[in-house]
Amino acid sequence: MSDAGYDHESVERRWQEAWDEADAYRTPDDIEDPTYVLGMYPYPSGKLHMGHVRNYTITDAYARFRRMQGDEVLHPMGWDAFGLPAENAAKERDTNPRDWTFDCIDTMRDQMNAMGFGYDWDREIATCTPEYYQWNQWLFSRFHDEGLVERRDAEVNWCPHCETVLADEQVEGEAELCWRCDTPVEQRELEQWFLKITEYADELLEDIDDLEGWPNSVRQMQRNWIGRQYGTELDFAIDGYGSVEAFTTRVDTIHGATFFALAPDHPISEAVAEEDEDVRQFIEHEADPEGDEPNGVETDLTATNPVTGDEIPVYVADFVLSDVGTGALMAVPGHDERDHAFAQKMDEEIKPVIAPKPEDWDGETVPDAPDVSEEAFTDDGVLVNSGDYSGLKSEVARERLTDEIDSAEEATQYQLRDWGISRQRYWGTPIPVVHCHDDCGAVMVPEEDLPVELPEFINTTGNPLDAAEEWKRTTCPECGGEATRETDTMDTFVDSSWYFLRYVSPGAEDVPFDLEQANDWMPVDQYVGGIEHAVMHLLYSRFFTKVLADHEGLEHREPFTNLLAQGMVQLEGEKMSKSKGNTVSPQRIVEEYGADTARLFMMQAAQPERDFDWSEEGVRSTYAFLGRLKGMVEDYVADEPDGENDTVASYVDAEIDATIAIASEEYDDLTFNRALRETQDLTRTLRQYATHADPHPATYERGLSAVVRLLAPVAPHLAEELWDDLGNDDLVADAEWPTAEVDRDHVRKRRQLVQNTREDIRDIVEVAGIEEPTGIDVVIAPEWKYDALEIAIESDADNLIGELMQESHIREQGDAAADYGQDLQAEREALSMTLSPGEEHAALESAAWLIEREFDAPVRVVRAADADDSVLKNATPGRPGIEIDD
RNA sequence: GCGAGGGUAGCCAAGCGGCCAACGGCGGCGGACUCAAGAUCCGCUCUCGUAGGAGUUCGUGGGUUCGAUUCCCUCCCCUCGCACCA
Repeated sequence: MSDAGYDHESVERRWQEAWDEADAYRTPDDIEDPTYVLGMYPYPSGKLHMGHVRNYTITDAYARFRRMQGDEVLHPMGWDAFGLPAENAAKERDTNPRDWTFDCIDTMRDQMNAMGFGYDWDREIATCTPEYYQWNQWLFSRFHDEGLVERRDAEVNWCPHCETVLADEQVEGEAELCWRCDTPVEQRELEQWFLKITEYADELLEDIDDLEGWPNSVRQMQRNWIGRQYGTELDFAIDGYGSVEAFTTRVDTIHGATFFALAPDHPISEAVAEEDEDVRQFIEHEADPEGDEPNGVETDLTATNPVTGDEIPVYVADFVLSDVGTGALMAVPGHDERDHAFAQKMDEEIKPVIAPKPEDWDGETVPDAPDVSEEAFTDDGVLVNSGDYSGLKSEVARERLTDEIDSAEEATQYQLRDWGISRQRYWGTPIPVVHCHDDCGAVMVPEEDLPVELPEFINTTGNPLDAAEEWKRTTCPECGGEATRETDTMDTFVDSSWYFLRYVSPGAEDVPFDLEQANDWMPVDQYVGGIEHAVMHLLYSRFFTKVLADHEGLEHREPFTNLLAQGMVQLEGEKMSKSKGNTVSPQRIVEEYGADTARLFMMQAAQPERDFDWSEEGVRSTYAFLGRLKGMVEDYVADEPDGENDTVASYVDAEIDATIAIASEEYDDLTFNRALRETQDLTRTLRQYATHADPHPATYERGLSAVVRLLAPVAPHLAEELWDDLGNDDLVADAEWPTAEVDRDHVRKRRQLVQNTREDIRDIVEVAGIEEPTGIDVVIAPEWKYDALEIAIESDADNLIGELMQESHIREQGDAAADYGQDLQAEREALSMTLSPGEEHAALESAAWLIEREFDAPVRVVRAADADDSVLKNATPGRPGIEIDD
């Protein structure tokens, strides 16, 4: 057989047409609760890349598996169709974002079909259509009604290259670069629309615990992102400025607060700068919040420590951030590393007020103060130098101090900020607001006037919406006077925060999604996508789902039950990327080897969540495998064998069961690589069988039929072809998953026995230097040894031998029983039950052909009763005796 | 620095208390088939060994256990995420 493979092109075309004709992947609206399998919808950039292919092969394989298992399945696809690249592309090509986007969508849809992905295209959505984005606007206005929308001045991340605002999450790394174009991000003050995700911070955080179907890494990333911290807010008085609120998680260290620090843009800092030249100089020129070095300048002010009454110096310092806590902090250099570094630099006092808790602490005695001159002690401990509070544990002191300081109260801080959704771009959902020229302010566009549709694209450097004069001019819905449309569009993450709900009822005209249907069909059972969305998309989707549950009657508070973050496809250990120029084009692979090969290679190469290396060699061997399988089926059909249902057939039959049992479990766990390995092993076994003997037709066909179906989720086209060859009238996509009634433990033991026996024979032949064996006897251990083993496992008597000898049929064995008893005693704790003598006999009998074939000598599997004592001596349960003649 | 996940034979990579010298793949070696090559199939691939044996291994050093690659601790290294976060 050659490695020429097969005519994949005609096979794939034929079955794609057949699926089309049969509407094989439609999910009718009237079903109860389908298994919802979803891959993160792509941005239509123009071409599928390997990452897409991997992502969507995973969902497709799983969806097909579930369908064959008898589930109803919802497996839709759509397009994350708004976004900046379309605008840039339109400018470059002198077209408009809409046409460019729809061209890309058409191309990618064709490519997906060429890959054989089984989507219900009747549910396709594209977020850039008014039919979709009107619901973004509707949701925005509903959020507004519920007080979850806010317009406020905000310092925003501004990318000068993209001319747009970026969310914090879109700013990458320490250098603060734009996630799309790697331009350094600047800060700008703009009026922005925000969604108040912080209102849901607690629930978003706490519910993470219940997301058991999510990877830990993603859960942890979300926890970090939300960043909840409990602490104390309290006032320090600064003369001339009244009281200033500071937040601290370590109020227990307050006696060690030796100075106070304000953010450069704190109102007091700004006021001081008016009069103090040094402070102004610092704020305007020296402050460098990004730098590693903590910088600051001392003011003439002092702050009063509310506990000690001490007057401590006030600094303006760049390591104090206005958006963390209150933008003002009490500095405790003895117990905070950053404060320590700053105090050393400014030569401020460093005072120990917490001592490590002594190991044998009595709970009262005040320990000695630690030396904090060189390094801060940052752990909790026991208070010292803290007046009445000395001798308390940190934890207790925090509670008492928060209680007893007049201005202090418990406070919770979050790292999570409200979600700024304003973008100064064209290709997005217009924010449905008009600005009244009179006094009505910013007014929501009434529901009946939605959607606010995008005007024609204008090619300009700024925001094209700002240049659309006619579109901008409108009337105020409240007073009827002149008004101007809001020109900001929404962050595209708004679109993706609920698209999974739209698939449920994509044609709904009066609602974003059919509530009843969504309540039945949601949540998504299996969601698959890249780890890059661990925070943003997945957090926003959870937020939307919770809001919809609170205000729109959705009966689910989490959108995705199980999440799989798929690994990268790499080339020689490096991530494939256009900029590195190390991409492999899916299109080329499909042309050369076919979609099935590409899919099968990817799924068998690694577990879905792991990275793996693309290998042309691996692709070729996968292709060859499919070709060989096709040959096997064709040979079988062309010339049906008529072998006996003998022991060899029984071996093959047992292997078929074993493979089905294992592969089914692995498919269920999405560990396709293991399922496919088993399937390929079985294929090899079948081929060996056909080479070795004239196969028993029913057994052989059962094997082929199982292999074809086990492969169908991953290599669907060829599976259809072979299923058809085997004489089936239905589509394999609709076929029943093969079943087997064996448990994996039994399979494991059986395979182990055969494997060990074969290895032992090889060992003996090798070590004894037997050139040409003339006969091999495999002898099952006598029944009494199995009994003895069972007794040994169950017994907890000290003297096992004694216990065994109570059984007369064991005692009768004399020395042999004593010897075996010794062996059992020695391995007492490690014993486990083997197959029964009868099962061992059957297993070895059916595997005897493998040994005969290998050594070219007759093999007898002998029961103990028919064997010589000399061989029996070495035979134990799980380990037959072996006698080789030469 | 904090958090998460890792470190397994030449390489990739399973296993996560006992048939574990450790699945599988790649690479290498030998054999069958072939005129030959390729493909395919069968073995071998830590060391020693003339009947299935023995010895040394799973980042480092300890510990728990009858028994540890598997559990606990120390340290070292890698990858990812977060980070002047008060």
